[in-house]
Amino acid sequence: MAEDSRARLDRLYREMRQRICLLDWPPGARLSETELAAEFGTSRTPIRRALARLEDEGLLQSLHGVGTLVTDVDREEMARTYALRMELAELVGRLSPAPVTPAILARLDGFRDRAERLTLQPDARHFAQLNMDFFDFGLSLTENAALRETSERLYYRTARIWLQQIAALDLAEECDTFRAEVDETARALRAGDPMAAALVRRAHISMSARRLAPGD
Amino acid sequence: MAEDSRARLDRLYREMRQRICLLDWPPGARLSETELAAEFGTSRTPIRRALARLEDEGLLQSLHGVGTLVTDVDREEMARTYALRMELAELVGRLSPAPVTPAILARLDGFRDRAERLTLQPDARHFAQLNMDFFDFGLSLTENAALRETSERLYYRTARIWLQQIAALDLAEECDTFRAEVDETARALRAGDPMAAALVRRAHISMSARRLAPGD
DNA sequence: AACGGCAGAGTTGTGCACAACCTGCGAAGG
DNA sequence: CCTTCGCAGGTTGTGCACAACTCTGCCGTT
Repeated sequence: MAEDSRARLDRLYREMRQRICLLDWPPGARLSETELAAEFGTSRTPIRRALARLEDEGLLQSLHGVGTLVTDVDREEMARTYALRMELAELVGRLSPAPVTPAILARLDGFRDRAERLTLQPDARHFAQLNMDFFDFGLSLTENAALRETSERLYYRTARIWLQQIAALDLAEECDTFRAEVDETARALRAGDPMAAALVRRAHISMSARRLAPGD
Repeated sequence: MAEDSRARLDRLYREMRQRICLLDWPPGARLSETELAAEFGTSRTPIRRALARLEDEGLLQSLHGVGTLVTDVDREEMARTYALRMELAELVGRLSPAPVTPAILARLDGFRDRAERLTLQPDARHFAQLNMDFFDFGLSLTENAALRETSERLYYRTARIWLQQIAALDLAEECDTFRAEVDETARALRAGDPMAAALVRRAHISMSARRLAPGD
């Protein structure tokens, strides 16, 4: 059975979003629809469909006659987006929190393992990837679809600035902080307290914003 | 000077969104890209670009070989979206509230006039239009762009259910309630208290949700 | 030397033809 | 009468050619 066109769109979209957020395509990079079409083995049409979504979400900007550019995120936009993300993180605990199942606790164990390994061998890119995966996990803690979509959109909107500024941060300390967040989240959820887990998340988003934009 | 392609996309997008939310295209309606292209005087390509955005926002669904269908909103999704919208309305007052300028108060006077006229001659469609305009006005009360975009997205996602259920509501009472909201908002903003205006908004979204989904 | 303009290459936007697909109808066969 | 098959019509998805546009580098002029 051939791949559904909707599934292919989703695959292209996620792949490109990943490349943007992992800085394979850094802010300012110029993409070529023709080259992308060649790389993904299709014509420009499906590529343009995926690029359109990324443009609507603010990760790309297409300029006629120039090219498709990866956008940058300025400090002010970042600060405001983080302020909103903090509130949304808390809402994950307050609106339709999902029941804590054994499957969720098992996934948490997986994250604890990965976080542990990361502290032993810090690596910025692996951290960024782990952070994304942990974010996706966090979305499963609410049954409110609108809240999930909104949080996801905002997260990926600013996800890349961490990697952009990693040189100015202490990677080992970042890894430690992340492991602490996973541990605290596990503690809260094992206690059957999703609201506490949400507050842990909010606290870490807040601290992350301060580390990324000192002085604001 | 000819129209920019970005401006045309925006025009098409808003026009179609309007038609969906005013039930010119009711849920389940089947659109034809060819017909739309003929009506708007272009080829299918720009039409498809606008339809793609509407599909990504959940207002449309394209099915290969079938057509492009206007989606419906079920009770559960509505309830959760409203719950989130209530919280976001409050955040408009808490995160980066915009300074209350004379221009804002002047716009409010305009809304009071329109609301007054509406109570004298109730009309569902005019009300829906006025409600949208007042919503857009409310967005100008925060300087947080992420919050604005998110609120807008969620609003238009469920805006049409009011018109869908108007037969089961008391139109005159709805108009009265709306006029009261405008008056209360004006009172709060004239007092220089954006947070109070935000709480008024939250209260009215809450009451609206109850009227639309009694028993939840 | 500085400036203007022109041509060329490269990019995104648009239009069109066709492929892939779904639905409904009608006729043939049970 | 009921079922099933096939076909015709219409729809969205894809590919391709060209239009519209931008940038760069070069050349001629001042």
